[in-house]
Amino acid sequence: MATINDVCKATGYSKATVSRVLNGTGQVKAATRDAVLSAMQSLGYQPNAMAQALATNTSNTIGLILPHFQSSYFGSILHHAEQSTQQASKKLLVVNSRNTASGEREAVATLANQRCDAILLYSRHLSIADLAALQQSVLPPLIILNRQFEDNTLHSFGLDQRQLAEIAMQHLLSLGHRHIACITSPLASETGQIRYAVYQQMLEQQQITMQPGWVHEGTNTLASGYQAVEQLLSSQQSVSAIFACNDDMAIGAIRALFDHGLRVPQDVSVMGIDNEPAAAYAIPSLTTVSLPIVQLTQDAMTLAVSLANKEHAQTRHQTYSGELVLRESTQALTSANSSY
Amino acid sequence: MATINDVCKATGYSKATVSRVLNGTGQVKAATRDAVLSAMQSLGYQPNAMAQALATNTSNTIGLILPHFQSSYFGSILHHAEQSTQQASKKLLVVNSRNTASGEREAVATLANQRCDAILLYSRHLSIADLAALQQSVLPPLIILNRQFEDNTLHSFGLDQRQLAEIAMQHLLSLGHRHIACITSPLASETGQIRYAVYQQMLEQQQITMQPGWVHEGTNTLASGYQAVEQLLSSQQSVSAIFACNDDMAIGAIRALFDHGLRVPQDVSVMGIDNEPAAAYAIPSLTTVSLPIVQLTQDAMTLAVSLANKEHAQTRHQTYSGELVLRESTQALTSANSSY
DNA sequence: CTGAAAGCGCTTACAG
DNA sequence: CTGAAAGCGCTTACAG
Repeated sequence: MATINDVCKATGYSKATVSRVLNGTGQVKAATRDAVLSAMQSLGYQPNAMAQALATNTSNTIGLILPHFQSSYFGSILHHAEQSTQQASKKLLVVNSRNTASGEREAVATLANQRCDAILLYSRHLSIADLAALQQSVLPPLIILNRQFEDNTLHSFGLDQRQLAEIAMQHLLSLGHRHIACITSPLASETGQIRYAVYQQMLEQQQITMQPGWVHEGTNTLASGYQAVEQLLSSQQSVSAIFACNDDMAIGAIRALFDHGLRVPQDVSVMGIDNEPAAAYAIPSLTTVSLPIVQLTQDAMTLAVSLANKEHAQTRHQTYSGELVLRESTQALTSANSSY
Repeated sequence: MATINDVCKATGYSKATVSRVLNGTGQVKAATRDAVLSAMQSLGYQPNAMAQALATNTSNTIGLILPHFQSSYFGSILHHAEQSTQQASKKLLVVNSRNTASGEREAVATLANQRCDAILLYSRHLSIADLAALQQSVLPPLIILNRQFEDNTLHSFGLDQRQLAEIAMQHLLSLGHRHIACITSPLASETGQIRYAVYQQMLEQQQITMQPGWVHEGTNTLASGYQAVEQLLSSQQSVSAIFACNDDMAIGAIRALFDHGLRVPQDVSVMGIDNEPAAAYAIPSLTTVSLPIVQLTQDAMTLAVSLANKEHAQTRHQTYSGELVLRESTQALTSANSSY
């Protein structure tokens, strides 16, 4: 590919002035700019981003670390992150943390070596102390997604996990349900722990004694929701409602109930969290909690871009809350299903 | 961050030998390697990937261009592409083409400027001639996804779109259906055109006269499948089966039928293409065509990695076919629904 | 086994 | 308004 030297030879100008027209910086006579531009054009010259990065110490690149890419949830984050990046004329570097602590660490190191100007880390496995230490060892500013904490070296954008779970449980309780099963998100994650803790606490508040067999740990997948219900049913426990900690598990659960001849919501109410697109089209459609994930992503990216542009920003910690989305999969407890 | 010069100062060795231990190249005395290594360790030294790229003219980076990131289909491609990249100790650069021709072009330019060692382009909008021209203007080898053609400057990995659509239509026809609606993928794309053409041709072969109102163009989304059925129903056309050109539209269609009091498959059979995870858990579960997208992605990435490693490879053109996945949403035509 | 030097393709003070 | 020169952080023949 053509380099800046080729443009110099073609025009007779020095690298300095070619660089100036390339970047629109400094003073350049109109005539020479035109000459340079047309030479670039005809040579098909494109500046080498690596060389620019090395010279300027900015790569115009933003890193994004996600546990994986296989859900509409992460698809949405990815989509909006990419949009924001493109609007800011930067590039998005995407790395997968394989949903492990070491993966999160390695991914940060990788992106730091690529000299990303800012790194968004969707973290599930590192402690706040780990994250703070990681930021010390690494130049680009870290923006932590999916966590809530206070720390003045790190930025964070997270969902109010307590509130999300409370909305869901509150809805089920307000419908009169007392025998409520829970299909949890992985309990190794903070998200999983908080949602489950809220489930327990709200049952306690209502003086409801949680029965063994009500709780099944899932993996946020359709299949794990399905399996959880099969276990629930085989445990002979009777519940009138199921709180699935995400939509995919809720949809898997509904299918399992269906396969066992149980109707949703007439026999069992089911609710999820996420409000993924499929929730509205499922049969029955899924009552759930919608997450402002688009807003969260955009806000985090706005910060990432200004950090990348070296606009000094104070550490920010932002928390978002969700909203109940009422649909068909839940209904008030009736004598018909109170036996469950 | 620490640079190679810091390591030199700490150890007293030159950049050349530090570089040698870093890359494990050339001869280095064990003692000096240990010294260098421990200095790197204590300094937290990490080589600057930009500088390495500039010096070696390889970025260890593979580019991936997708129309968007919001579907399990692209999520799966992304996931497996990232896996392969990580296994090869390279980095994945992801760019969105915004599902437009200019977006595809710009994305390639962007990734070429980043000096990606190979670029995977999921292309829907550029002609083969355009693609070949693009390859001429750009250094890194292009691997085209989602297209079938012969060209000795370009590699390609694509699905046999004819075969996919044929399997689907064949299934419906073999069940005795003759009044079959089609919800197409966007007809601006080659995929959309081929699937629709197969639909028409197979009806013709059976001497079935396609009725106006049977065909509705969708956008591959749940919502567009839903709308298509509403239009179909309002057109007063009677069909006993619907061929939706992807699973999301099929699921949207089923929901619309449900909302209008029509049962699937008793009143109308519905089938899709993709075999996305949700298809197995939908109620009714969805008959569809599974795509070997994992295999395709892995094969394409294997090629990308060897091209990135400068292992000269002949241009490859690979085509993959799908398989029928029988589930609940289709059944044989009966007297009960022959009136539709 | 090790080092000095040139080079990768840019940018950016500094002079003029 | 323009150019010469140094520098960004590496690698890689070439000597020794």
